[in-house]
Formats: sequence, structure tokens, C-alpha cells
Amino acid sequence: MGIIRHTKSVKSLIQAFNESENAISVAVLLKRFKEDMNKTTVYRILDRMEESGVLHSFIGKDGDRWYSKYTENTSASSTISHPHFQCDSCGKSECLTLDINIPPLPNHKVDSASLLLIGQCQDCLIEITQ
Amino acid sequence: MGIIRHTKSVKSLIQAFNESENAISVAVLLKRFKEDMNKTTVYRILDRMEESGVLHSFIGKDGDRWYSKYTENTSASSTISHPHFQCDSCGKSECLTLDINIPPLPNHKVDSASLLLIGQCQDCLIEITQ
DNA sequence: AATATAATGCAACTTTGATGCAATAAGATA
DNA sequence: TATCTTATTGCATCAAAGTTGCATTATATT
Ligand SMILES: [Mn+2]
Ligand SMILES: [Mn+2]
Ligand SMILES: [Zn+2]
Ligand SMILES: [Zn+2]
Repeated sequence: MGIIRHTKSVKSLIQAFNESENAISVAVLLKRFKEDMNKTTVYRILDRMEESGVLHSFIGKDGDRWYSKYTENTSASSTISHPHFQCDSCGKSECLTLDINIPPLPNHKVDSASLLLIGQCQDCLIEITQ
Repeated sequence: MGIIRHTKSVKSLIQAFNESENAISVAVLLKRFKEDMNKTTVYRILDRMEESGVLHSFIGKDGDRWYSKYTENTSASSTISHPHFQCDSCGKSECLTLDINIPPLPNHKVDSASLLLIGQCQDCLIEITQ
């Protein structure tokens, strides 16, 4: 196991996540840093940041991967990972602190869960109302 | 909107789903029918079968798509679609009739959910115990 | 400053899935 | 049964997403 170096590229990624309230999809990150670094580099930095526990990832409604930094709320919420929300209108995804109870599942051992709620986010609800 | 023809290829797919208790991933279907039909045909038949309401699909833990036929239990379980289970050991996925309650989410409108429980299936639990 | 090696860029490659179009075959009609 | 209509398929081609090997570069340590 090696040390993670604080390179220019790594700093850019960290900044992007610090500036964002919500999760960021790989597709968006690749576009955003297209001029600054190779796509291979983006993928590899995300891998490292997740492995080192700075970020976590989840699968969006269309099977695409999203990354988000950990916060006090989303960090150790439970053994089973916290749920996420993805907006059907604008596509953005957020980490949720919502506590979803998983009833016991006979004849199975449930270790984790990928819980994605889908609908309209606050911004998009306001837009519709107006 | 046209009529869905009961072709040789369509029959093969229907048979595959009728013979299977669990969901089947696109990857597995492509391999299984590699000799029998073009991959484009597999994709197109799955699209049609889902659109016509014979099958439904969901996203697996690695972002890959799975298909399964509807049953009395999984059909109209609720507005929010029923949960699924994917085994971390053997990779297979199943539809669940388990009822998972989603608490109200302030400032959001939740229309559907993608709920995937991950762990060990019955077969794999037995294997470990022995 | 010199060194060790983690990180990056680049090219090549694989995988997955979509698309346009000509050929085929299912099902309806006569 | 023969004919007809068009839904479906095969095939070639393409695009997007992601991976890998390796030479080069940049970071952190001494
Ligand atoms: Mn999260
Ligand atoms: Mn199902
Ligand atoms: Zn929105
Ligand atoms: Zn299993």
C-alpha cells in the first residue's frame, strides 16, 4: 500500500467535490476535466479517493456511477450504506440522511444495500409550481 | 404502435425467462444466444418485451441491467417498484416481495425507487455453512 | 540536489450498446 | 395455398465507456 500524493490533478478533483453540494457523475467529471487531464487520470484518481475513504460512489438510475464526498451525516450512518436521491428532471443526485428500515429477509444474509429514490428535487419542484 | 410478432428468437427469450426462477442479466443473455441470434436482436427483443409489459428490468450492483418476468407478487406491488436482491458470491439476482417502507422525504417528490439488497443468497449461505 | 517511486499521458484495445439499411419471415388476407 | 404487408432480423459500422502497459513526469523524502 502506497502513499497518495497531493498532485495538481488530485487537488482539482478535491476542489470540485468541495465546491459541490451534490454528487458528481463520472460523465460530468470527464467533461469538466477534459482539457486539464487525461480520462485515465480521472478514473484512477476517483479509484484512489474512494479507496482512501475520501469519496464514496453509488450507481445512478441509468447504471452510471456517481461520486460524493463523505460528511458527518453520510459517513457512518449504518452498516448498510445510506440512500441517495436522483432527480428525474435535472438528473442531479444527492446523498440522503434518511433512515430506511430493511425488514429481515428470510434465507438471506443482507450485508449492504443500494437504495436510490427517484423523483423531483426541490429545485425542479419549484420550477414546476411557478 | 405495432403488433409484437412471435418469432423464433422471441420464443427462445420467453422460454429462457420461463425456465429461470431468477432475473437474467443482459451479459448472460448475450452469451447464451450468441450462436442463435445477433446481439442487436437480443437488445431489441428485450426492449420490446419490457415495453409490452412481459418483462421488467433493474440495475444490478455493478450498474449492469437485469431482466425478469413479472409475477403476481412483483407485478403491482406498489407505486414504487419492488426491491431486488443480488448475491455477492454467485452474482445472481432475484425479485423480492419484501415491503420496504420509504419515509417521507422533505422538499422532494419521490416517484419511484431502485432498491437493491446485497449479500449472500440461500444457496451460497448453505455452501459456506457446509 | 539527488533519489525513489507514485502518478500521469498516451496509444492501443476491449466491451457495450446504438443505428441505418437491405433481406427475411411472421401473420393476415384473399 | 399463394400473395401481400410490414415487423423483425442480420450485418456492417459506429460511438461511448472504460482498461491496460509502458515510457515519462512530478512529488515527497533524504
Ligand atoms: Mn452518498
Ligand atoms: Mn423484479
Ligand atoms: Zn432536479
Ligand atoms: Zn449466491
